[in-house]
Amino acid sequence: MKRNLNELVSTILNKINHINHLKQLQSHLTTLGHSQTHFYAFKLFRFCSIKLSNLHYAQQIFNHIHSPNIYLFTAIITAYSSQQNNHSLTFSIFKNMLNSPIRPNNFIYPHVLKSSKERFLIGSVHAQIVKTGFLEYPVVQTSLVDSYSKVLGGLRDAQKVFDEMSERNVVCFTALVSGYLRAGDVECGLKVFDEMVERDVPAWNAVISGCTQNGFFSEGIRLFREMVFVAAAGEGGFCKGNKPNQVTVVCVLSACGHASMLQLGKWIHGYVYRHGLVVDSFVSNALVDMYGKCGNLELARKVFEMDQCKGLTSWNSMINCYALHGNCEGAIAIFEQMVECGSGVRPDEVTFIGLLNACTHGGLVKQGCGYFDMMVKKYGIVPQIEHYGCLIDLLGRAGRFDEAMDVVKGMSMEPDEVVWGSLLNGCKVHGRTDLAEFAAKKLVEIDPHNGGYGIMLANIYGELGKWDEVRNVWCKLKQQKSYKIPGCSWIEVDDKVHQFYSLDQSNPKTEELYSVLESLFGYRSEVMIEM
DNA sequence: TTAGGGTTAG
Repeated sequence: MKRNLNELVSTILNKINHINHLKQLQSHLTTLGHSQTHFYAFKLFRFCSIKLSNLHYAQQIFNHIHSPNIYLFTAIITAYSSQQNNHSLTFSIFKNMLNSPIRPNNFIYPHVLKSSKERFLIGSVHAQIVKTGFLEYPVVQTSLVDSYSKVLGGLRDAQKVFDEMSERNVVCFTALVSGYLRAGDVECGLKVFDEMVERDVPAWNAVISGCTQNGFFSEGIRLFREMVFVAAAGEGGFCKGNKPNQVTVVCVLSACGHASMLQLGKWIHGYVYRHGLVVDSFVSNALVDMYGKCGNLELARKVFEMDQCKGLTSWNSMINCYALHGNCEGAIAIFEQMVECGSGVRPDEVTFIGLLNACTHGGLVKQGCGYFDMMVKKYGIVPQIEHYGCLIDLLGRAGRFDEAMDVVKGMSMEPDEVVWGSLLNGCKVHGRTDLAEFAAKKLVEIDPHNGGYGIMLANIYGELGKWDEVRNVWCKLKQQKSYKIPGCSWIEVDDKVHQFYSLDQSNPKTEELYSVLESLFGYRSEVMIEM
């Protein structure tokens, strides 16, 4: 009879899709005397929170049970920990559980840890894990490694837990690699990755994504090539093993975009189709971004048009493509299409950075200022320092320095290097040496060790004839041993990226390269020599 | 029932 009822409840839950049906089922179960039966409460809770995404009513189901068991506590903690803004609630439920007769088990800890966003909180859960004897469970250990590595100052604790593990699998290795890369420690991340005996797709993705996010694009691409090589050479050929998936493709396309590697980007686009990968919104947006950054606006637009479910990032990526190409009309047209298409997508702070950049490149001062106002007044977006940077760039390039300075004075945060740099740039264009001196001084104040700023200030003093100041700046630069970071440019030829640094002469073909440049420019140029 | 990997700006 009981078995029949269990089956019946499962069958009904498989068929219903509305909260009222769930309430009816709940009433029937109460009539049958099961209002406090943990098993059914658990079933109803899971259905309500997962299938109906109604955590509010799921909470009521939980509250209705006088003495919830470990399954119900795990279910409610799982539900809250998977949400963005309910971490403190997860924790308070866990505390309530500890105050009840119910003891934690190994299944509940990973969820509690997922909600622990402070180092001291993880430490207290860690102590609880030791106290209750669950530290030997690999999944619990991995959760500790992952959680510690995600909080400020937690990497050493993550490494310590990892070092004390008796058996380490690919998942805990990946958690640690991701931790180092997230913290920007690429060297340690790659070192741990090198130590991995087994590497699966998420492990490769973690290291490729980490390199890309830290600006190590060539390393990310090198690792992608290695992944493809290993997958192709593995048992069963390219059809089996750790083939790059959509996540890999998204990570490596981002690297291709930043490194302007169009040919590789195209090869990956082909790979997506050859291997039947679904072009979801992530893949589509990554392709749009890659084509845009590599200079092929036409293909970027083609991929964008093919996306049937354009989300905020899709629109933003396309706006940024146009902005990058200085095509302000295109950027504005996409923005207008975005707000008028009725899809309910609202612009965010990234949208306006793209739009303001586009207006700056097109010299559309009035429209740019209008978009800044629209962002604040219509969409309630608080301007970030990047928006101020764009606005000052826009005004500075147009020579509207009084307005630019009013914006600087009205900023709710301290102006940064981008803000003063934009103003300085405008001053140079319009010959406002007096204001340029002011901006350059600010830049030197912010970063006294940046030789580039010092040299700019010295040059401005030179233009003003302030030779004592010129001497002072150069003396300080020499004392500090501050040098300007050399300008760098790169080009992709035959699938290889060649980097060129200003004035460097270390390349064995230096003389030959300079001769070519000389024949091109008609004079001895000191442009770029490859490193 | 529990653990690791994804795009856009600056």
